[in-house]
Amino acid sequence: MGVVAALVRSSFLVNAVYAASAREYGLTPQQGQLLCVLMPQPYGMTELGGILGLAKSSLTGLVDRTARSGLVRREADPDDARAVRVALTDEGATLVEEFYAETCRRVDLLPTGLDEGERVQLAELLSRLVSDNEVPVVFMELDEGTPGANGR
Amino acid sequence: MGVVAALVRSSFLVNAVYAASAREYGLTPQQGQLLCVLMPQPYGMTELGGILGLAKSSLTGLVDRTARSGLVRREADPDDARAVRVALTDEGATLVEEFYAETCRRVDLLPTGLDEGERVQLAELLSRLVSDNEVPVVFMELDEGTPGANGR
DNA sequence: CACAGTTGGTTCGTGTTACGAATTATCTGT
DNA sequence: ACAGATAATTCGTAACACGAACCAACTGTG
Repeated sequence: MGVVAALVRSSFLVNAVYAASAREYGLTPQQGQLLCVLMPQPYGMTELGGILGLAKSSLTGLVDRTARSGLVRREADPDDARAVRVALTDEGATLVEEFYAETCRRVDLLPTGLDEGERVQLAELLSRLVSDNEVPVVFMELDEGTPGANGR
Repeated sequence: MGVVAALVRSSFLVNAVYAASAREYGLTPQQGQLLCVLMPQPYGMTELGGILGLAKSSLTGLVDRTARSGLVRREADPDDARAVRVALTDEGATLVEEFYAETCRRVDLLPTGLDEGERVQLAELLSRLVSDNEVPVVFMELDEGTPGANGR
């Protein structure tokens, strides 16, 4: 299989795993992604749009729906009366922690056919792919959280 | 970066490229995917649902919309009066050929930071990931179509 | 052959996702 | 002070996705 087909198919696979995991936590993949982005810190709408690759108008709705289910909250930006900071609620923080851990667990299960050295190699190659192409941080590193397999 | 984050982010990246490419051909990502699946041969609705990971009812709509824009057609299954075979129209075949080629070209551009040996290695590792996890053939191999870089 | 059960698809209702254009309110630079 | 830029929202539209209910054609077992 060529590198192109391999990339496209593996991305399809990871997507499916992500979506299935989200679903079990009562989240849509987009809501899950939003929560994951917000894990380390709150963000403004425009910033979020950049990270998630969405138009502002798309984001308003996503945040609305996620807020309606009590997982995020709009806070006023102290420095700019126009702006808003989207932050996790306590409930959202709890939920995303579980969702994130479970998703990591599942994704981590995908390369079980690879031995440790190969996993490291794959991680290294993909990392370069990602950093060479300026992918926004839609899924960060949390030290633990990837039980027993991320190369340290 | 651990293998989990690398997988999730690269999949986000590939998705974005796929979606952008589709958009330029007037396709939604889903329609693009449908067309790509149909490239080698027609399929029944149930089969398509399995390949694309969609519920039957979701597929009806997708095929409806894609048919409405003249890209696919429902043909009667000669062996089963209930069943339907979804096939590309001439227009759809032409379009998907271009879309597929362009998408390959773009995805192929992603790992430009890797040398030839690394690309081959990445392809090999991801191929195993994909085949170990029984990913449906949402994006096949077409020999040429991945200009100048898929290891032959 | 008959008919219960399965299978292939569609329909319907609901909610989510995504966009662009237009709008409002606040900020910024000159 | 005020013309623009910027942060968000609203609105209208279309696509997407699901489950439940449904219909029609197939299948196997008696």
